[in-house]
Amino acid sequence: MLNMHQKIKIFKALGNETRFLIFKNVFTGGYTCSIDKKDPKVKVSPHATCVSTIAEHFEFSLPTISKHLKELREANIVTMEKKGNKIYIEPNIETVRELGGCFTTLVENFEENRELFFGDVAMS
Amino acid sequence: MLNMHQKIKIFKALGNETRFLIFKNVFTGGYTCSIDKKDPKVKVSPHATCVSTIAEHFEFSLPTISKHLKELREANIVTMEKKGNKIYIEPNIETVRELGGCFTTLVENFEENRELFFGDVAMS
DNA sequence: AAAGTATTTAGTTAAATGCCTAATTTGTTA
DNA sequence: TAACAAATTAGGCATTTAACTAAATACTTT
Repeated sequence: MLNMHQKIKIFKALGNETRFLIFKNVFTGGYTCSIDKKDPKVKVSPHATCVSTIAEHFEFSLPTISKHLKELREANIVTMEKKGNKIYIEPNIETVRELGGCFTTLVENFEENRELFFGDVAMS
Repeated sequence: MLNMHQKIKIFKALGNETRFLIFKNVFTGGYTCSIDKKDPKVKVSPHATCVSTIAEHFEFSLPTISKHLKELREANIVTMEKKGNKIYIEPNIETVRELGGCFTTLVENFEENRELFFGDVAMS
């Protein structure tokens, strides 16, 4: 279960446009890893990409992107695994699923409390 | 539908411990509005509370809390309605439900793509 | 209308964030 | 082993954030 500080860390990570876009594209497979096209031996998931490939999609310097990735990893919403020279970034679906569940629970509990208080009718 | 910048605004709002706690307690009814106990004529939902009541739960000054609330309101995750002298803060369940839905969709799409790519088996 | 209550605005300050370039580390290839 | 490639660390700088106090605004009550 995600505790409060873990959640805050995730929100902080996603509350920046650059990190949000990285997160989005890592999850949806939006980054084609140009390095792997040259080197198809490396077996990675279709979502995997690496630091320099991500950086190609931004105007920012490589160290800046590297720092953003570190924050996404520390928030535990992506994983980073070193294979040889490169670091492969992949989405951490478990954390995102859990976070989604928190929102669902919050909404459900709210509805339930509202029904208990106001009776089983829509509030106006 | 929440666009990217609206989502980023929400994440930025929730990526601060004070605002996260305010949000949490506004949603779960964690703040008893001491003012309303003295003035029970005012009809508000069980979740409604007001700025000074929220501020009582923190060490921070009233203006600081006021500014945090402004940010939560601008992120559209709480509503603020003036009734006489006071401003009543309530959760905005619609926005939270929608955000939760985004996470659910993200996870579902991910699962689906994984199945399409790897076949209907768990990845190891 | 004067005093009181609730909240916001203004102006200041310290700390955090986000960016850069240069240098370093780690692993690969010629 | 020397050069190359991928990524991180270090150090510096500008902007933003989060806090404060004091002052202003907007209602309500006496």
